[in-house]
Amino acid sequence: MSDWQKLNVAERRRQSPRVAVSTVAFALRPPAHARAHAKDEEQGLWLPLVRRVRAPFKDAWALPGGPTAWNQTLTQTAHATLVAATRIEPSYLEQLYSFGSIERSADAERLVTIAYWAQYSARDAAGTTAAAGEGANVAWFRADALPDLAFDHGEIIATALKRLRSRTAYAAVAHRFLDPEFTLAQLREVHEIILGHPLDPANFRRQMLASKTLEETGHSLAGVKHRPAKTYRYRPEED
Amino acid sequence: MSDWQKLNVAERRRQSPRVAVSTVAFALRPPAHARAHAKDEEQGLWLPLVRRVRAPFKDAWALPGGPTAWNQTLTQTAHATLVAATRIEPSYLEQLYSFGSIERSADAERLVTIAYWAQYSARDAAGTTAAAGEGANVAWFRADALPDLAFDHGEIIATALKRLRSRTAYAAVAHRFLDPEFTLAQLREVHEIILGHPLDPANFRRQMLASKTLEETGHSLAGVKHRPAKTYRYRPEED
DNA sequence: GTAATAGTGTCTATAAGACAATATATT
DNA sequence: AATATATTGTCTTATAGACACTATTAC
Repeated sequence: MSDWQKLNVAERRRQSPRVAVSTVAFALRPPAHARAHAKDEEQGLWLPLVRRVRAPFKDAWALPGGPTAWNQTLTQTAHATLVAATRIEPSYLEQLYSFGSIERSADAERLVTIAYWAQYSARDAAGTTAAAGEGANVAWFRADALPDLAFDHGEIIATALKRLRSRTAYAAVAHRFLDPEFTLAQLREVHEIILGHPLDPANFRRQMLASKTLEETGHSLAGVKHRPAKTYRYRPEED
Repeated sequence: MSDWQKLNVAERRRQSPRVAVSTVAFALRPPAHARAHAKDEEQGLWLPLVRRVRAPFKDAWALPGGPTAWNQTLTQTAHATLVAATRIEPSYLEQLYSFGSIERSADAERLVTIAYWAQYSARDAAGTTAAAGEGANVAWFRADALPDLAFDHGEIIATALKRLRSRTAYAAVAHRFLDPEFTLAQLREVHEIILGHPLDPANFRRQMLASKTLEETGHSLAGVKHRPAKTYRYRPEED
């Protein structure tokens, strides 16, 4: 029995809720060492989940995360718990929303979750091996085929997907899923995966180049049985 | 000495931070009963602050808010603490961002603030009188002339202003500062106050009407020494 | 050459912004 | 009539989308 459960109702009402940080971390595919089936090679929106080993929600899947630490900012905690779970460094991390729904059960402890969302680039996930800390308890799932989720983590993932899609519409987001050098076809494919519908290659190219955030590398991607594509890198706007 | 201060460092590290909710509540002018000087009649972005009566930051001004309550959602807590401070019902309330900076002092208790932003309509603030709970400890300030602020509330207000401005650019926000019926000139003036620069009346009118969110009331606003303006009301989009 | 994708050109529809012109109330 | 703001008209420019067309590689 935890300290919490020893308290009576009046005492609980004065108690501060527990504060946890959780992260929805998107990648275009699972990291190399986590690809078990042919399916796992398919591009899509994938994210890592951790299997819970204790109540509540024992055996359900939850977002990587953990309690706030005394000496870390919320962002640092999100980063540290994500890396601890997956052993991969994300290319982007941003606060999403805070969730504080009241648990239905009177026995449940009040929990406030500060959710973050993150992106992994192809390179981030490439060179990794299954390392200490990542055992059978971490697995990667497609965002459109999720298992039973703990707490309100389904709602959190839905919010993260919405944010990812709306950001893609007006900010440079997609390049963070790719290597530093990429073709416009690759970038377009990322947009198509995120938005869920095909885009016109000609118009997409013009819009991206008009944003002035892409810079030619001078290289092209040979080895294909058609005209090779020039590669670009992302350059943040200056003016 | 509080319970918190009795704990040693190792115990504190395991302790969950305190969770508070704070709200940045914008209005076009202070409520009627709080207008002391001629200046207070000027339109602008005004917001209520509460003077702190105890340490830390004793005598500094802070956002209305309070600790999370056991049996309330975060949004309910934001609403209740805001109404308790100002005695006025806001026309809008939405979560803004969560702030969890580490306090510099080792003695300070860790605090996580979940910030909300709110809007008061002209009508909300009109009929009120100074009521119980609102004494000399609540005062209204222009967003561009704030006093010394407690905690990181300056940063929170800056974030809220940014959000208000960016929302105004792509969503229907301004009408919530007005009465249910308003002219396009009034709506334009609100946009000008929020954005900080003048707008072309002709183009503004066309853009608002093109959004299909405004509906003619059939009335007009007589009593001015020129052509009277038709009034409109806000109608959320349906399709 | 054929296949396949990269990349360019062009046309249309829509929206934003500048600014001239007209309408309608009060005084 | 004079004045002041409401409202409409028109022109220019920028951008999105549809889609035809040309370019360059492997085979």
